[in-house]
Amino acid sequence: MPAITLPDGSIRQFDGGVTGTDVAAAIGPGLAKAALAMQVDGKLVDLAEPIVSDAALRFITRRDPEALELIRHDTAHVLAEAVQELFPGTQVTIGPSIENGFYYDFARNEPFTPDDFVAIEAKMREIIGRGARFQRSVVSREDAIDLFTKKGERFKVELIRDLPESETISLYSQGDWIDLCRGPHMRSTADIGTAFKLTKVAGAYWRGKPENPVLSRIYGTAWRDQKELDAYLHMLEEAEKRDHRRIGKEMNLFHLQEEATGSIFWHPKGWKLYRTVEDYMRRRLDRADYQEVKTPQLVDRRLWEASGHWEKFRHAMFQAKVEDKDEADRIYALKPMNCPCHVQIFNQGIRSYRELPLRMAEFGACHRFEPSGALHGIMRVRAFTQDDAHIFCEEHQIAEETVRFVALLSGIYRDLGFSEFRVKFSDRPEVRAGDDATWDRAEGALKEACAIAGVDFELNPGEGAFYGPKLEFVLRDAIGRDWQCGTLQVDFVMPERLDAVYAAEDGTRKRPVMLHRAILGSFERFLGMLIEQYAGRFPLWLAPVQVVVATIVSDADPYAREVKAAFDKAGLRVEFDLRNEKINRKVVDHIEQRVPVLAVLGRREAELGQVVLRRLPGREQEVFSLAEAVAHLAKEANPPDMAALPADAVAA
RNA sequence: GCUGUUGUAGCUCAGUGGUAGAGCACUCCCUUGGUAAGGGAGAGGUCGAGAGUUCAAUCCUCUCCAACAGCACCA
Repeated sequence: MPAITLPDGSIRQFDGGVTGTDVAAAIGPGLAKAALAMQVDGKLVDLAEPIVSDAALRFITRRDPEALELIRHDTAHVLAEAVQELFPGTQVTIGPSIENGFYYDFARNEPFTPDDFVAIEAKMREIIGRGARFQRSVVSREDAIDLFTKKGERFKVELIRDLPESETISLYSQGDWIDLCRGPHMRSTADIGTAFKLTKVAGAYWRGKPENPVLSRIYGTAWRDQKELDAYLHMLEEAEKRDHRRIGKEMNLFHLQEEATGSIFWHPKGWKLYRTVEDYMRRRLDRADYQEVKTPQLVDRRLWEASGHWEKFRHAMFQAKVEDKDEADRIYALKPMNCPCHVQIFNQGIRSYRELPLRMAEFGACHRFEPSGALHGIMRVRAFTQDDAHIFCEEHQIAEETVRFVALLSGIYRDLGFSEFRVKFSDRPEVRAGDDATWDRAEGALKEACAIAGVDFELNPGEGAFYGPKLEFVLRDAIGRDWQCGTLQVDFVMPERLDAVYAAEDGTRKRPVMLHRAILGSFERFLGMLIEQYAGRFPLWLAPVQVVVATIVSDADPYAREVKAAFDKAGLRVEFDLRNEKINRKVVDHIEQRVPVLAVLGRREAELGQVVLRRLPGREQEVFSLAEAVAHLAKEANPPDMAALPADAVAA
């Protein structure tokens, strides 16, 4: 006699067991038609699932956000059926729904290519048109293994074998096609609709392990209706226009070329942007009591052996030798990170607890031989500059330093236009240095610090650094990919390995704790994010060219020089456009170049000593006297950390 | 590194087994025009690199390099 409580609070009684289908029908034909699945006591299940005891029930219709996940998962099943119909002998593996869509991994000697999509999509539409019911059945482990062994599906068999004993094994069939699946699903393939599209193919290792066979993965996107699908595809197109690689080219900020794979050639405008951010960061660090240092690029391998990096990361380190025969046996490595060098500075002389926490910062140029497939524009490169710092402190200072760090990072992200970011907490990896007790302390300290700092994090199990747990501050790029930028890592291991000590208050020698931390992560990656964040239309203080002085007639050239000189003097980044082109043309060109302000000068302005300012890409213009224009723009061009200061103090 | 795709002028791209084309950009000329592309002329390419097949390769085959998408990696 289940009593079913509906979301509006009403309760319905039923005699004996009922299914969601029954309840929906009892409520009304509209709902019976619209219900795709249901939530029973918060758990999403098939509509056909029996409800045997009192429960809170909520129906899922196409309007609910949960419908998207169901549609995507169902579409993955249909994809698999279509592929097996078209390409007999292909084995199925797994096919989950993901953000914006789904994928399915297939084992096939010949990988799929995008050319196969037309046929596969057509077959999928045919299967959806058949409207076969999704039928759930529960089977024993033996029967399931037997079934998939007979079908030649060895990956499914492996999956079943690895399921825990307690797991119920369920199968879903749609017509003649059957798959191992936890569910839930909608009523039939017809519920999927037609708003889906296959998007790309990729190789993917079986179970994510490089030693396993490579499967052929087909990605797709699926939505509730065509309008949503179109909107998504349009959003992707728009996002591509923000791509930092594209904007970098269009704005002439940087380039990459074969001879220096993974290293950036910064052009004048790109470097101006870089320097603007660097100058800003340096001011912030100075003010936050960091001491800036600079350490060597080339360091003897002995130091890397001592730190443990040689053993773990040698394959990814650039090594250098010289021809001199006395030095021939010596191997140097380009530093892949700065921490061992910073410890060397810490180790000069005798440190006292009074000096702690000691915050040692470096804009450290590092090189790592990243796998070729990992390279990505300027976001993942082989030569990069970390805004690195190491905080040497006592264990009881970890929490306070974390709080200070999070505050500094948040302020900087806000200034740079990133008010939202996610934090991941990565704990001990399988391969690591240091014993479990040390890891317990490090993880405990970092977690406690997060609680005090009010940091909400998601757990990222097993993803910590080999020497300690870390917080990752993650930003999202234009097309939705996540990138780790900031980080904070607690390290009890490196001070031990490199023998860092200080004299404690009681006169004994103690090991400091090292906090590795970066805010931008690397300038290169962060600038990539920044370019995408603003789509190249930077706020005035960041814009590499802040103002272009454009003339309407060449008679205004002398006045233009005067105007530019006045802007220059106020510290503004100004360029001329005295070309023999019409003003219309100049406006278009500088909009394309994403120049924030155009100062337009004609005969009239020259005579009256005025400047017409137009904010690009807008159409509005304002007329100022030259002095007003300079003051106005100089004020706006102030970096946010200097905005509180009077403009003349900044200019000086 | 793995799977797939791509590589032609500075940029975006078309094209062909008989040594190449467009638009924009560039140079010059005309035009001095008041806020989203004025007109004309010209110059510019070992068709990513190497090898092979062929009478002949930018095009077909192989190897390498690089880029792109995803996977794996990320101190």
